[in-house]
Amino acid sequence: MELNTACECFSALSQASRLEVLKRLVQAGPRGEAAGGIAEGLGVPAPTMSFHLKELERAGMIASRREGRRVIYAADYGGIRNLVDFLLADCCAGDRRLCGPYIIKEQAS
Amino acid sequence: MELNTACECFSALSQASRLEVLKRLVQAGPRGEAAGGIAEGLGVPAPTMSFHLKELERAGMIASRREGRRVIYAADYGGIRNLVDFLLADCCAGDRRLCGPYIIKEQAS
DNA sequence: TCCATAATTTGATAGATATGGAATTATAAA
DNA sequence: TTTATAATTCCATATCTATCAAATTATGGA
Repeated sequence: MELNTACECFSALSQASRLEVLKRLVQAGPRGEAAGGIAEGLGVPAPTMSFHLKELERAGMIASRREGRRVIYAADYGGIRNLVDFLLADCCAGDRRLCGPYIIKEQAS
Repeated sequence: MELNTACECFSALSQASRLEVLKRLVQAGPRGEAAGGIAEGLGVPAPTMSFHLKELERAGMIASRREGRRVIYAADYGGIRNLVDFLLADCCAGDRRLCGPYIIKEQAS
């Protein structure tokens, strides 16, 4: 992952509502949750939540699909893992002080 | 780690120069590097770099110490690991789709 | 078609962030 | 001292970000 791409991901995670959304959607699993449910669940007005969801989607942390008149958002596991990989590969880089508690089984691209 | 604290860390990493600084300082190891060397190495004016270094330090990603007339910055391994742990513990949460390639040997606080 | 529901886009505004020249502070050497 | 070096703080400015009411778009049901 490019450094500038990683920056955009970190930027997407640098806001409390968005980080809560990501947490919520990972817990929700691949089935995901509708935009309205997320907004109501976190107590955020729909337009504001729409803005945040778009930010997370743009960063590749979540993905959307339409189901009838709802738009369902779900965690993008590949995108999230790319970011984790960047953090561990770029900041770890074989450094035991950082890699210590983790064993990387196979290096993702 | 508190969600809002994690937000501040992600915010610190959401700017290219700062992410480059972190990468550079992890590679530099505990000995670290002086503010001037970092600024010159990345081609950023001293006042701008000083601003970014303060941001990273405030987030607990790096630490500073004075040596003579220089101020040496070094990666804060504990702080970085706390953030990695947050990401894996909060977004992974035992989810194989995210934890797949990593085995967490021991859970840090 | 007409109405209700779900979500997004628009647009205005407030606040936060990034930038770098000029001035200031801190330390060491002449 | 005085001078030079290293870094930070101050300050003005430009840009980006977050917020949400109002308007708009999209879909399904009556």
